[in-house]
Amino acid sequence: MDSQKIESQVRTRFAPSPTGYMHIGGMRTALYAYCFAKQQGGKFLLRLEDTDIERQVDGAEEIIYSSLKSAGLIYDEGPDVGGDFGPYIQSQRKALYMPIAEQLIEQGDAYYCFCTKQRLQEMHLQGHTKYDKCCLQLDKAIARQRAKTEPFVIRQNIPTVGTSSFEDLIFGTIQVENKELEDNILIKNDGMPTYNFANVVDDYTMNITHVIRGVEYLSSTPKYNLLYDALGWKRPQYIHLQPVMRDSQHKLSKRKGDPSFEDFINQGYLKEAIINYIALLGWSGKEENEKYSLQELVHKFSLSGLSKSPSIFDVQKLKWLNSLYIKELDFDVFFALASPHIIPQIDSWNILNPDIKTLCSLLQSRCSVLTDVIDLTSFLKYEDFRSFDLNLFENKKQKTDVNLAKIVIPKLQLLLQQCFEQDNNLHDVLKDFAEQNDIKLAQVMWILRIAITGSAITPGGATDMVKVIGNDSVLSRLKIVLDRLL
RNA sequence: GGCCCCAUGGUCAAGUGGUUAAGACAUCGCCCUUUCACGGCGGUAACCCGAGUUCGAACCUCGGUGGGGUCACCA
Repeated sequence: MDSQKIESQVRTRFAPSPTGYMHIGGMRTALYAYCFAKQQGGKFLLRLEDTDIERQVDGAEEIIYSSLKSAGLIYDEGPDVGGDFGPYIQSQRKALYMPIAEQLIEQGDAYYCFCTKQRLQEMHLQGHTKYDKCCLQLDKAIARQRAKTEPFVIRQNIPTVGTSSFEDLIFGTIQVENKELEDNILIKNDGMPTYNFANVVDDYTMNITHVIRGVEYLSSTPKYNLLYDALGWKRPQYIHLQPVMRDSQHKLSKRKGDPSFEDFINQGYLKEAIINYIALLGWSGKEENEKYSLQELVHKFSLSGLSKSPSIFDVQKLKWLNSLYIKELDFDVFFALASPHIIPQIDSWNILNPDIKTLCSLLQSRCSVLTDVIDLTSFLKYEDFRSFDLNLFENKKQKTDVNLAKIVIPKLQLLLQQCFEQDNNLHDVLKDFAEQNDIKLAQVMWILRIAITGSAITPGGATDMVKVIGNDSVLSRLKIVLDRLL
């Protein structure tokens, strides 16, 4: 690979701090960064921002790795997969930052600060919103000496005059007065860089060409650019994303109870549907279609389709998409996914040989979330069946009632027994039966279905229910109902 | 509060000076039907407000209002 190519290759990164779960908003940021890089034939990488030692969470990295991978957002470089620009965990890059900070000090673009947290707090209490550059007055050589024995911090020296501006690929020109900017801390007193410093150094040293991240960084980007400029580094392109909201004034927040990516998976959402849905939250394609596979998203993604305003997460629409994805699943796959939710409940049905496969095939078009199968099968509970309201036999539209049930059910008992023994087609048998007795097929179906399920709403019709419940249990259920009727 | 950003139906959103202001979810109605669902057809519903600019503004300008972000030794 020649250097020209390396220079022009798009490189994006997803840089979460390991909090112990995969936030939906973070997943969307990763998705856009992935799509953009892949579309451009570039690289997508993962970097962990763990410079806050106090906020470490055990095993938090694993959740990020597995969530990204299961969603198909395969990173070319990252902590667990390696790459030429590692390490990809910020805390392991610690040694990298100090020399650069020292260079900035040398140039006058940064300085040692010995102010205590107490003094800073007092300043705030007095109404100062920014650090007063007090330690900038210190003689550089003396400050360097003090730093050997005293706790210190290194701050960015931001000009007090002039304006800074940059182009955001979605918001356009962003301009701020330098006097609005604070002398941020670059290196903390534990020797760790702050995010403000580390992200600049890392994005540069990892050759990131396009920085895709949340809008919360939009207003500090001018400060980062000052750093790039001071170091003589080429600034990356910026793409800031508005947040995913729970409602018009609150971001989606795991801490406030909103589900994370893995929560949605556990609730029975398909990863393809989640990815598809979150892609639509803040981005829209040029066509009317809204169903996109990850591959299609990579192909169709465009920066111009990105929204400038926040979007509210709508679980209804996610459900709709999810039901679409469930419907097109191969039956075997659906069965494997759905049956674990059904099996634990079979005991409560008191059915000899329930036909779970048939049940699942009926359920596939009826659930929008995998866990829906739990509610959708609860009608099979034996306790409910034994005591169901006999008035269910009454159906005004079909003109059926308890009296008709009393007449029909004994006949059905004999008919079905014979049908089962001779292995005849049940639907045909019932049809003949209806004709011979001069009643409507729909009436027979209604009575039979109620008689064996005790439920007005079932996933499938009478013949389907017979198949699910099985011949023996159908007959015994008919007997139970008949005993109650007479 | 200062600074930055944003503003089309309930929600996601097309739209970039002249449109009957798309489409999707949700909602409502009808059809299909062996209940429910699926599917099909149709309906209700929007340019935050006020000034400009212009023959003409959802679109351009300014001012309000509303919302978001930021102002940490968190990222």
